[in-house]
Amino acid sequence: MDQIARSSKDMGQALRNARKAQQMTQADLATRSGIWQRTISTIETNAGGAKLDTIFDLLAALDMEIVVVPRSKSAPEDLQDIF
Amino acid sequence: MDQIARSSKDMGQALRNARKAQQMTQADLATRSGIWQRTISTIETNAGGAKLDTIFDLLAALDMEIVVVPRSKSAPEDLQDIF
DNA sequence: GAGAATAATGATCTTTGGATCATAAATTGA
DNA sequence: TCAATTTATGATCCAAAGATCATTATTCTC
Repeated sequence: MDQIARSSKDMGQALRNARKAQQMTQADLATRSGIWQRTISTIETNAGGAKLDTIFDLLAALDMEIVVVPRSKSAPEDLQDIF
Repeated sequence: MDQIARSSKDMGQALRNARKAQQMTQADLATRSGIWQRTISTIETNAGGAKLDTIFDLLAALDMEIVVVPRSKSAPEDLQDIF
């Protein structure tokens, strides 16, 4: 199940999914990434913006990376929001 | 050739590649995205950071999206930098 | 090589994200 | 249900990104 993202909201959701998949708490991720737990919460819940560098710090701690691709026909994973 | 990104630098390169593949100038992209040409230049050349929202504005204008995936074994496209 | 198109950059101001202190709220599990 | 864990959030300060004016430098193209 790939995590497609077209917005900061999608990205926050993808990060949360990845973190939970690895059974990490926000505090765990904070320790690993050097990013504050508060900031992680803000990003995951889309309660404010984020810097690109911060996102990459989190992705590195989660051992993830990003692929930039042409938009697929269907919407991101939260397509259900439309209905 | 997928554009893998593990850093802001990678992302800037990916954006530039996507823009050029669509034969757009920075000014064109600025008009389409609502982001200043100066900011686009800064991001593409990695001369300073970027906001996540700005990146998504640019991706939207380029009709691209992001996929968040586990890290592949080999490094991003600028692996040559290691040698 | 000249001229046009494109990209890079100087300076200032405003806005916002992250750091930092903390605690309150919500969720989970026994 | 109660305790423990986990997540969300209030307030302040600082650093940095984007907006905005622009001009200069670079890179194509003829």
